[in-house]
Amino acid sequence: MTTTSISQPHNTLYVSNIDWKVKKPMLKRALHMLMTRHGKVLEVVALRKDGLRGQAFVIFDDVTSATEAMQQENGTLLFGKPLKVQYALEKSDRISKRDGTYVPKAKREKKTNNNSNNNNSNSQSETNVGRENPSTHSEMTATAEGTATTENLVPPPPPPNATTTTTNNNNDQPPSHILFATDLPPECNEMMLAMLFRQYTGFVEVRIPRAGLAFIEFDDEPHATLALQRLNGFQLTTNDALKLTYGKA
DNA sequence: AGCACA
Repeated sequence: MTTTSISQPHNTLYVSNIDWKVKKPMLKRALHMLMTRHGKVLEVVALRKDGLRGQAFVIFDDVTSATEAMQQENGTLLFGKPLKVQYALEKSDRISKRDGTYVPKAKREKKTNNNSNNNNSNSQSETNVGRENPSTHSEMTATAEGTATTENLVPPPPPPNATTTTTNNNNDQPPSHILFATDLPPECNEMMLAMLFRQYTGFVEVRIPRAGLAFIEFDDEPHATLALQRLNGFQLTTNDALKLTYGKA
């Protein structure tokens, strides 16, 4: 009789334990960037109201993607803190409207214990994966160690001919003033990327919410586009080339 | 810890 009411699968994930210092637009972009690798993200909702700080709702197009994202991203680091990812309790308005079951907020009932038996297919209740153990080397102050690649960053690379044929992940975002970098080598920090991107007009800032991922902000889309065309595919190390895509504005 | 969307 395990009456532990674990929330049942939803399109929407409830993400908590987020660093409350992170500003809301940045947080939404970072979450979108993380989650879109597991499937199509319809929307990221974050509130700054009291009691809702450090939390967000990530709405997926389908439940399968949400489930995968939950299993993969629960416990992973974002802005230095391990994320807590679980299903949301309630269906998002975004989804209800798609289903045609949307009820305005005023008419909402409180939770009725009327759980009609939803026999979930609990055939394989996998215990947590636990494979991803974020080791304690997450200190970002690793500049003391030989970052010999810094020297390589200074000369601007020649523009590659192959512009758009580069790896578009599943990132179908339209052009925006935000660029995303994925699969960065772990030793790549914000300073290195800033050094690389500040050569281009309109550069604002670079943030690395998690090792390997960064977003680079420009003042407008054309400037971001130029930097993307010039720097996409740039050889960061002998093994790693810079992978750039557009981020959600 | 904590479950919103106007």
